[in-house]
Amino acid sequence: MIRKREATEARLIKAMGEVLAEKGFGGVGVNAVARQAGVDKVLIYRYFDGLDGLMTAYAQSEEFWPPKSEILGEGASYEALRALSFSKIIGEVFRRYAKALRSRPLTLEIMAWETVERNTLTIALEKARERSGLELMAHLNEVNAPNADWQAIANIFSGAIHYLAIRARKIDTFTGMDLNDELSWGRLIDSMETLVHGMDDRANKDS
Amino acid sequence: MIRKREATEARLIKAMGEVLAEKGFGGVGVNAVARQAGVDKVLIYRYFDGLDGLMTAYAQSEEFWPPKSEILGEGASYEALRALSFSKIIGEVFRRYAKALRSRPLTLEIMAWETVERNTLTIALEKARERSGLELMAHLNEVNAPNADWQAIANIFSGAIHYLAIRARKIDTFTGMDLNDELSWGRLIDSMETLVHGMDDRANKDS
DNA sequence: TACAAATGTCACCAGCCGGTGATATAAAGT
DNA sequence: ACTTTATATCACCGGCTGGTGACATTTGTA
Repeated sequence: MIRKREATEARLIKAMGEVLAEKGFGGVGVNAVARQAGVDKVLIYRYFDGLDGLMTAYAQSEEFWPPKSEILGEGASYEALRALSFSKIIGEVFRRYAKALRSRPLTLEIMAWETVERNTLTIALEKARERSGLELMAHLNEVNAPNADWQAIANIFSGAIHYLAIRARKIDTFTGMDLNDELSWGRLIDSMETLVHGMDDRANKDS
Repeated sequence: MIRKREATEARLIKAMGEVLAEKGFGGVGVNAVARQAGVDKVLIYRYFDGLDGLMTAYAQSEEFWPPKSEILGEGASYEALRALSFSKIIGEVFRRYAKALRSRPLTLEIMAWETVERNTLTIALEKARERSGLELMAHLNEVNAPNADWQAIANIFSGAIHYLAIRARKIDTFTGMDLNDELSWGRLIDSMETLVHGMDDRANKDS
């Protein structure tokens, strides 16, 4: 038996993620996590001052939210994006955003629980999301945006992506569309691009 | 003590709604509901064959989903809607849709749980929603719709409304917008209308 | 009136849950 | 080598959960 606090803490944090992935948020508790870690639950209190502390530690140990570079690219890739027309930029950004979320099942799990429960973990994700979202908005304002309520539009698009991505975990179909079919997501993002493209025309006409 | 099965069943069904409203979905259980009804929990098993049966009965006793008339109007009101331009119709329909949902806290509660748990109640709501959604889509196809993937667009808009309405119950702000401010919802719906309006122009240009 | 069926109460079960105190054991300092 | 301290285990608590069998009381019927 290795008696090393660091190692035990790591096992607990790791177990936290495993329980979360296997049982979902509802299955997370002192008993379950300790059992998964093969460690006594009392250590959760001693080392992390309870489940909330463990959640905080877990939240900091993982990259739940996609980094800016995953959405906007970096360096030459970022320049290439900026060179596109506005509607193409929007399409590309939300395409990557949807892909980034859908490839993070744990993030989706937490996002789903964000709507029914506020706790350390959901709040940690929420903060990161809000920061990242505002940052992204700032970049969108930099590019040549037609005159429109872009905050509202971005919230419509990202709200839709959040909802449909979260929902797809449990239910395949939404008003006739198969949310677990890659084709559907292509149609969704294409439609976002088309919607914004129409506004491009309006902006040109106004000028 | 009144010994009337019908009355007791009614008390249990009523209690189900009360617990749901007060404690949320997580607080629903045989013990809690029976306690709320002031009745022994064994009657839930005897009369409803368990919690699922009680949920089914409850689902049938309530109108969780807005009736078609609340979204489209009826009679003269419906004709007035159809007389509008396409983008105005879209705006009006989704404006009413958002209002209908936001005025049904219990429906929002169940919708939130739909994303984390599948059970009798969430499935009942889900079925009603899918049916109603397809029906609405059929009406949208009847009016003069520009050439576009309207199924995808409608799903984007309703998905966004679902997410933001659900989310607003627990968290005020989403990427800088206050979701419990009526003004924000005005901006959101207006933006939907504007987005579609742009497509109108495109359709006109194409013709 | 006598009896059976329906209705409702109560007591109890095993199994979880979060949380705590006492105790054993290994590691580190003297 | 001896003591102190950190680390980990264990046993237990009260309270809740879903679920069941035995019992009491009322109602309807023969």
